[in-house]
Amino acid sequence: MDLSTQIREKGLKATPSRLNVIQVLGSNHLAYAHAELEALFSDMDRVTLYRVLNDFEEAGLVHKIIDVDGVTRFALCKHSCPGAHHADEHVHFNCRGCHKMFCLENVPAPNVKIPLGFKVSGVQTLIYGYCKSCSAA
Amino acid sequence: MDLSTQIREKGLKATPSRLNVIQVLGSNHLAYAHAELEALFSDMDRVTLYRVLNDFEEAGLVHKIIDVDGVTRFALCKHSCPGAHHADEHVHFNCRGCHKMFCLENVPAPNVKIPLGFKVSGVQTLIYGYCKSCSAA
DNA sequence: AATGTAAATGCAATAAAGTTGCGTTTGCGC
DNA sequence: GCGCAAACGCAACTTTATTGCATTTACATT
Repeated sequence: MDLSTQIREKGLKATPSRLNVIQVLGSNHLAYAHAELEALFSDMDRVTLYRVLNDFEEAGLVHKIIDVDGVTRFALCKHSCPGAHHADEHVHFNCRGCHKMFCLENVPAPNVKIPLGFKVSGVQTLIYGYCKSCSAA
Repeated sequence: MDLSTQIREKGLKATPSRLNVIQVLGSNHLAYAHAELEALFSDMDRVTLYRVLNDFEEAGLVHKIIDVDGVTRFALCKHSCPGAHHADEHVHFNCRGCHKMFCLENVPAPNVKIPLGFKVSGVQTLIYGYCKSCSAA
């Protein structure tokens, strides 16, 4: 299925801005910050970019993660999520060298024993360290 | 050991601002946001508060965590950490009702199997859901 | 293919969060 | 009590994100 159709299936219009963004997000398993995408699409208004990302998140096309520096990042959901209720329970790896954020789709979130009284909705596991390129350098 | 001494042992001066902040952080196992502390100490300058928190973090008195909403929070280190290199590898619980962030000192960070090529420095495990009070309501 | 309309965009203004510089004040070692 | 480095308060500024509104555009319908 092509990107336009994927967007339309979520009830959103397949605009150029949206196609550009989703194409970049789909090109790898990285989570992108607003600033990075803004630099990539210098002709797109920053507000539009904020709205594209928020709309995608609410539609369940992308998931939002905060990296170790507190920067908000967005990555394509591998399996389309039911609306805003994401099933993105995979582990993320944040490189302290290049600051890239990798979605480790194949690494499931580990089980954690929680004290009584807490009702758990989900777990975010964020690993930080150095990626292959950065630990080589 | 009293709070003033604890602060002085880290090479910092025991000022009223610092004593106020550390007293609140020590009163429970919650991680506080800048805005919350600012509201608590309305006479303290916001910049001073930023600096108190940063100095404490660099001194290893408190650790910094980003909550699920991307808000930066600070909590007292139970065991004094060696400088800025924190050993706060415990699990945090973020309530989606009251937005409180609990340090679960007794819940160790789980082991995660990481693909080859990544060099791991640490793991942040952030659980979200509802705390006792909020799930009752 | 033309058209109507709700959705999306661009721009300006504003808000929230964090940082920097600098002159004044203060903790604390002497 | 004195001196001085450290800490503080204030102002200005930067970055990140949000809101309102007028204009434009995707696309369902004819």
